Amino acid sequence: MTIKQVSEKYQVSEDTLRYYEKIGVLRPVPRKNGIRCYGQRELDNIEFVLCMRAAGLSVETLERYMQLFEMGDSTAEQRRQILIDQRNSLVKKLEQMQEALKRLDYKIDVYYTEILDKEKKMLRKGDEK
Amino acid sequence: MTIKQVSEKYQVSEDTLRYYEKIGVLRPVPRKNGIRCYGQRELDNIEFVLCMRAAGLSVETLERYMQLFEMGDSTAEQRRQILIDQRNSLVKKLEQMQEALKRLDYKIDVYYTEILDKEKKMLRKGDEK
DNA sequence: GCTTGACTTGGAGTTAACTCCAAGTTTTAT
DNA sequence: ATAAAACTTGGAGTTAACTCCAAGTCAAGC
Repeated sequence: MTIKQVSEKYQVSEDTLRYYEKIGVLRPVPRKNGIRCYGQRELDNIEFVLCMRAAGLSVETLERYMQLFEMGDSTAEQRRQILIDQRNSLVKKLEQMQEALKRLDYKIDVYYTEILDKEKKMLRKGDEK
Repeated sequence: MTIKQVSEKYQVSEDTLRYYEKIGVLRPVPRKNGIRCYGQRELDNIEFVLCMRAAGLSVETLERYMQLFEMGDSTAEQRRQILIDQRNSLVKKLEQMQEALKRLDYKIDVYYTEILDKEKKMLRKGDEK
């Protein structure tokens, strides 16, 4: 798979894919004549990275994780700890977002009744004339 | 309440509070001798803004919302629409984050069993000798 | 064999959201 | 009344995460 196809498949710019590779968030992609050929292993990894990015994990965190990964099995415990830390802050963020959602829903509802009320008043005004 | 107290109460920098006021995310705060005095109305607003920011709403969106607010009742419908749009993208983000959480949990579990396995192997090796 | 178009690289530029700074004013404690 | 502490302003600087660009390579169609 070429970079262009990957870019389209995952809705991510080619620049970003190259950027992630350059800084080590993605492992070096195999080339043919210097051109990147993405295989299943690469695609799986990209999917994971994009999922984590969408959830708000920093590029730097993913970088650190991948560095440990490159260093081999002995870093498994540290990698696991990173995942646990990220999991915890993800849960916290989820709670904050649910709180925000609640507030938004409430406000939307207040607007709804406000606007309805105003319309009613307008109607009555229409009657008076 | 002074800016410093607000800053401590909500864990937000004084600079950020001034910044939000400068760009119009917060209404102009009443002054005494040029010094900001935050009242309940201001605090409520700050809490709302911080909650929305924590949930990922952009400063620009909040700015736009406040501009409409300043323009009076006739903009209620537009403001409501902003809230609805933000609500929807919030829900989408929540789903993405839940997906990421699932993946993280899975990976953490995989690491756990991997590490356990390795420890068991190490023990056996110890036996062999 | 030459042009077209997709690809490569390193590096500069952009954007959002702060964050810091310098220079000045005001309030408070001595 | 003066030194220190806390505040003010406008504007410059920083950071993360891209995003764009120039200059060059390479295979494919005419």
